[in-house]
Amino acid sequence: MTVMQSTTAAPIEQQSPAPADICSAPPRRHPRPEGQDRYTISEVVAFTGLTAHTLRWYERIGLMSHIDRSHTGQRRYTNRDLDWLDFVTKLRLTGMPVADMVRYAELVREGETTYPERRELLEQTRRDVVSRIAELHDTLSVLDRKISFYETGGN
Amino acid sequence: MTVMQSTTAAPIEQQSPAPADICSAPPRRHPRPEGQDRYTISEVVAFTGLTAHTLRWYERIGLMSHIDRSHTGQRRYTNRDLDWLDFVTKLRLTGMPVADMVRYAELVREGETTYPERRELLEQTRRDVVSRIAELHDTLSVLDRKISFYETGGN
DNA sequence: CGCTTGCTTCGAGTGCACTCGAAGGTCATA
DNA sequence: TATGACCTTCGAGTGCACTCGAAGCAAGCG
Repeated sequence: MTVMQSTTAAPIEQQSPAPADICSAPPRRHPRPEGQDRYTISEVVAFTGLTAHTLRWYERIGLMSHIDRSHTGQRRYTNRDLDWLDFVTKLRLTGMPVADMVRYAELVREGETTYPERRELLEQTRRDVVSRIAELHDTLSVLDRKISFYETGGN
Repeated sequence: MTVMQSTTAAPIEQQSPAPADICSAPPRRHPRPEGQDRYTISEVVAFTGLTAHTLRWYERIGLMSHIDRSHTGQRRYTNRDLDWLDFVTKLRLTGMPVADMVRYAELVREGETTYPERRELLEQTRRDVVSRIAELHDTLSVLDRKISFYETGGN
């Protein structure tokens, strides 16, 4: 195994079949260890619950900037990368399409000049999230009404 | 046009291209009129924003019980049907797969004996919705942090 | 030395929820 | 009589986000 310094490698733990529900969070199997800044792909798999295939795919489509490599060409993810992955995961569960996230990633890569555009994008996303939360609250109250109906044995 | 009594038929208004974002609400184009209980499919299209194709499909897969027909065999949706459609729409935006909604619809058709199972299903859904709301709040705070960063011109 | 982990590229497959079109039909209204 | 709204069945297509497998190769560990 090509495992980094101190980390105990994730046990085999087969890659999840992942029913691909866009709107729910990934399993997040392991906490991220402290005091480390270079993770192998299999470690990232363990942390995020994404598959190696997906991680490479993210990089390919530009959702992640080029990941650092070891001298032998293997990916070494940094904490920064993991933070980004966390962020992406959050965006993903707002229902934002991957293409939009890629757009945002591009803006980040373009540097400080894109601050206003990035802000605009995030504010739009924020509005979406707020309205989605409202919808879900709505749904919740419908559910509660139905549930209480069933609770009373259906009056 | 085969339009019901008083209702002014929905103007042509082409069927939406609908980018099919599972997790967001449909447009809901028109309010439902009062004092009516038989709607043509095109009216339901106007109320719900779903296409006629989709409405027939919902019926075919058992997501809706058989819709009442006019003497010529045309669908006449009732307010009850519209309520169900509203409910389905709400469930849909929780990310619940159609198959599960069909399951629930079947339980409803099976009658009162399925009350406990229905309740169980709704409570599970409720838990899902609650956790999704929590996730979205989480996302919101991440967004807010980023936005305020951009607001200050990125300190 | 072999096993494991990783790399690359390629392209095909999956699952979901629609979405569309065509063909051929019935009615009712202008 | 023509048009338009609706019906049926059928099957194919779409878009998204993965998801998988295969081929062929390079490193590192025990």
